[in-house]
Amino acid sequence: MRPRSRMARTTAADSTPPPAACCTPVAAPGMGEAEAGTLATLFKALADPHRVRIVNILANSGRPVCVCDFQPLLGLSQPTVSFHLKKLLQAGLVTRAQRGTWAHYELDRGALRGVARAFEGGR
Amino acid sequence: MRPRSRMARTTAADSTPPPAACCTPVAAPGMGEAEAGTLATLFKALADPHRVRIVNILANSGRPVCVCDFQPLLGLSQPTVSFHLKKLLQAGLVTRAQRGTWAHYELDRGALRGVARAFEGGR
DNA sequence: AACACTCATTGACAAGTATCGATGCATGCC
DNA sequence: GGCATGCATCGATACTTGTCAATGAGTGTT
Repeated sequence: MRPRSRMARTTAADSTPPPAACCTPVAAPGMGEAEAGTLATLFKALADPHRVRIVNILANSGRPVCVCDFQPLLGLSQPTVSFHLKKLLQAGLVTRAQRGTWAHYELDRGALRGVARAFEGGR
Repeated sequence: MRPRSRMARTTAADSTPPPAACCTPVAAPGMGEAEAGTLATLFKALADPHRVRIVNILANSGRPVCVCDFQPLLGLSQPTVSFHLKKLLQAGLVTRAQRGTWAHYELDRGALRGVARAFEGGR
């Protein structure tokens, strides 16, 4: 259904910048709706500066990090920190472990690699 | 400013699961606010299923793709397609080229690699 | 000049998101 | 028991986002 409506039938003798075909057919159908949705969900989880910093903090401390550590580092209220951690948890990018009174979050490297892989294979 | 308030001073003899220190100091200060913001902007551009599909379509057609092609593929109205393409353009993930009547968008592989790199080096 | 077509922008609206104060629920100390 | 602390959830609020119909700006055709 590409625009061959009228402009396509150029009369052979054609000096103007060829308005013949606007489109190259777009090869493969590519990624399905479902897969695109999954990926978008992951990106959505990372689409906030505070969450990017959280992931970064978790990345270069190789170990679980206590919730109470994030609050001063991010300059956010405690409920907001919980909010962001929950987002990352739901996206499967981090894991949670209760240790006594404290909750510790750790990066799920596998999930992160999953996102990274989306850029390499192309599909 | 970590919670050493009271629970930290465990009296040496300590049988309970050590509530002494909740936190491992979180090594480096890591990424700054600015860098986190830039990354988050890129992720935000990809945080929508339709935009993920657009990027995918552009990725496995190695060539510029006409706007009119996206409309049937995505099942969106024309203004909405323009809206999403503009988002990707502003994020620097795609480039735009007018060819006669039609506008063609192409993937900026460099920018995409920039996002991918965020996952490898860690910082 | 008049028309057809492609694409971007505007306006309006529904839905989603980030933020915080207040509250609730554990858990550990006294 | 009573109390303090760490964390999650709730409620309210301000803001951002995705969507489309309508309109506008270029461009090519007749």
